[in-house]
Amino acid sequence: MMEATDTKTKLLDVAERLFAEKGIHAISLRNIISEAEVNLAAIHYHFGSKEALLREVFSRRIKPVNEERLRRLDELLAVSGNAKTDLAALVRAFLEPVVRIRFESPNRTLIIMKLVHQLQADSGDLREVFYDLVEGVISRFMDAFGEALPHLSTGELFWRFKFMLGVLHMIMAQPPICKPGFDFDSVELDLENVTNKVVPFLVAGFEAPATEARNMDNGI
Amino acid sequence: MMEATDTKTKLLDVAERLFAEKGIHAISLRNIISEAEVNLAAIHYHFGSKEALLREVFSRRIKPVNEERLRRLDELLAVSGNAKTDLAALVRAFLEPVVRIRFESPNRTLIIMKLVHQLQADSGDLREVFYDLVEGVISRFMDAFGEALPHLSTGELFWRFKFMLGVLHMIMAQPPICKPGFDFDSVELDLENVTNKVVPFLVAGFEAPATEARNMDNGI
DNA sequence: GTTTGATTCAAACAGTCGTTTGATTTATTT
DNA sequence: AAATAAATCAAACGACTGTTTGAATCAAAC
Repeated sequence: MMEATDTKTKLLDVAERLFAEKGIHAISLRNIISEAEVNLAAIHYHFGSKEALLREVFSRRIKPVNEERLRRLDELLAVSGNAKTDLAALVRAFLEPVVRIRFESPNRTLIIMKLVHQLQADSGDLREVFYDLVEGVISRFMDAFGEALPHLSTGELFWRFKFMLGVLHMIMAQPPICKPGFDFDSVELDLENVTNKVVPFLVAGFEAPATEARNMDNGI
Repeated sequence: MMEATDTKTKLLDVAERLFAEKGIHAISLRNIISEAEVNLAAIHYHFGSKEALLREVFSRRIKPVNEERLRRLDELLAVSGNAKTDLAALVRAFLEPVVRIRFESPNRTLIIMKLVHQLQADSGDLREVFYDLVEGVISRFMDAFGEALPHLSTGELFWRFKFMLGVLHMIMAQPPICKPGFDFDSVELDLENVTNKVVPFLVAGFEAPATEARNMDNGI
């Protein structure tokens, strides 16, 4: 039966590269098949539609990352037992699996960030692809952070967690945040270095005293 | 001579709304002219091209914000004189003019964030629009932060400033960061409230001791 | 060796895109 | 009122989009 998965993965690879290079909307099926040197109909034969190809391109890269995050969270919780989980370790478990690929695989980074950005740039159905992939991770880590930071109200915790997502976003974002040549992004680049910079920053932020203690209403 | 600027601003308004609602790439010129109830050629007559329309849509909203940020920075520097500028005030001067529109004008927020996202989702020429608008602001604030935080190396400062950009990004990002219904974004919504949450978080992060002490400057 | 199913192929489908044209209407100036 | 410039209009341009079709090619099973 099936044997020529060659064409299928060749399409995934080429599509991934082109999406990362030029942006998703800038790439047509004909761009892909011409670089992959296959027939136009092959995409619909193997995937069914352009959107289905998109889904596979993205989930192929994002799934394993989040699996690793959950695995590390489980490890942490198992070690800490009933004691309070170490906040810095929690932050690292959430960030490192993602940040690592920033320095190990620029291609994978690009394709993931393209999805994140496109996800909010459009109002398309790409959202579901992403939601399905990160929903479980977010909610499980939120719980863990809540227990590690009992001095924070739920609302405060939500915001600070959100802030962390933004910080992570900036680490993953590609160099040209600012004008090319403006050496804002040409700074140190390795996992350990960046981790050592971001973890203290975030831990300090998380542990900062809560501003409000205004009423008994829990604030959510 | 010119009098019927009516059509021109009507095009800007409709384009802005549609871009914000559906995403830039999802909107065609024909979508715009049909809602604006003008002729198709009007866009090329008044703007020259679709891209030129885009530029005007965005710069109309972003320019005044950054002008206010610079104005507030000047005020701060004038007040502090030779003394060290207050870090929290610096953070607020950078954030508040942006965060305010998040709560005052959802439309303006959406269109700005669409640009930010599209900017990185594509590899298009939209980048220049944004670069030109934020370049001066970033570099002037970077200098001010550097003087307010002399214990940080340049690299450390770069990163922490970047982290702040990410945090701001998350404040501005529209609700559905997570799956709709997952009440992650339905938290408190007013300028003062959010400012009171984000400023302590960031100040704590900025003031956290630097990890590295590898060169002659021995950190703290 | 023929049959069967999976894969590839060239060609066309109907639609939409941004842009241009040239005539027509509207407003301002002389 | 005539002349001039600004603005709007319907209609078409060529190029490109994702998708479909039906025949050609290939591999393995009988």
